[in-house]
Amino acid sequence: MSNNKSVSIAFKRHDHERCSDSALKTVEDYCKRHNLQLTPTRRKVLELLLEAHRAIGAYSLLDLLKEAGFRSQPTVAYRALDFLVEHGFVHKIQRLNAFLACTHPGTAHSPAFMICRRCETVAETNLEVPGFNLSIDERSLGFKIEQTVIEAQGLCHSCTEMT
Amino acid sequence: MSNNKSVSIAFKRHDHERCSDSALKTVEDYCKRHNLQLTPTRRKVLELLLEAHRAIGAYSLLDLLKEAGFRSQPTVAYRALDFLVEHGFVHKIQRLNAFLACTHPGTAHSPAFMICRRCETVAETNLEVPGFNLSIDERSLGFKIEQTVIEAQGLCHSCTEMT
DNA sequence: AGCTCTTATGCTATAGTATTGCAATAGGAG
DNA sequence: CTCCTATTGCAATACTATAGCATAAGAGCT
Repeated sequence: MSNNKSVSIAFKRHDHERCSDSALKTVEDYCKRHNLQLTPTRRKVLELLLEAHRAIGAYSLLDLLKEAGFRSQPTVAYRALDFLVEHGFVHKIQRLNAFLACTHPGTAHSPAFMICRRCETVAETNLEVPGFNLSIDERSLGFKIEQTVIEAQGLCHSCTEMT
Repeated sequence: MSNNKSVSIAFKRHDHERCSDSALKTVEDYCKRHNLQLTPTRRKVLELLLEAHRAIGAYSLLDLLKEAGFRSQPTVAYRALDFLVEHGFVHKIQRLNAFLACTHPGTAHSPAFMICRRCETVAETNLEVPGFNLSIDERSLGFKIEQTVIEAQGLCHSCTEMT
């Protein structure tokens, strides 16, 4: 309340503009170091997701791109998102068919998400043990885990209070 | 190989017809006890999923329903699936936008899935602790978990061997 | 049985999400 | 400066899911 740049997001209050800038810089550096092309469209999509600071569907994103003067065919958004997701700068939230900028890009991690069913806010968290409890089954059945999708749906603190 | 009713499925060999029959019976009993209507369409959808013993998309299911003489509008399949999913007889695999008959219906459980990216076989497994590791974050942030989606993607044993 | 409330179905249309294929272009390596 | 690869433009289409409203069937009650 005391600071208009500070918004209640992902269940925690923080300086949004700052975290957004920092994430963008991190991604830029990462791309330079790994010879990845952070092209204008890709960069813009990432910026839009960072600014929104919530999960956005591909077609909403497309509208935002259009407003910003970019082409607005679905492929434009999906191709940018493919790139960003592939390199871990953005995560796809399966439950919402939507995309969320990673809160700590460039770091290897296996994220888990908490999704409020009322306000649709999504918080990214991390499991200490990548591959979690499945390791037992994995071994016994010879299944090699490459990627995990972990999404918890429920009610965030604010929405719980609103009864 | 020694038994034509035994197929390699869900990474394990087992008598498929038998497990399918048993699951169907369990669901029938459960519905009777809980006054749920296992109508012809719902029953058929469940049977189809049990027989297939793999995750099937709604529209493929619709084709199968059509072949069996049922109506083939999307709503037919989706409504049956809604019912089956709501009562835990079928699970939705988000990653594949597909549906899988539960291997132990009628039992309260929070399932996790292993999905082979090559053959698309899906195995259901269970976590000992419902709500898994998120409990820490849940408490600290006041997030109340109601449901979790846990899907691991990777390579099953057979597909690993095929290089 | 007859009534009525609730649940399920039939039907049509439409909304929402994502991919394919091919031609054109730009950026990087040698 | 040329070749090669990655990216973009563009059009079409495939795939997934829901809305809305009318009709019919089932469950419980009298």
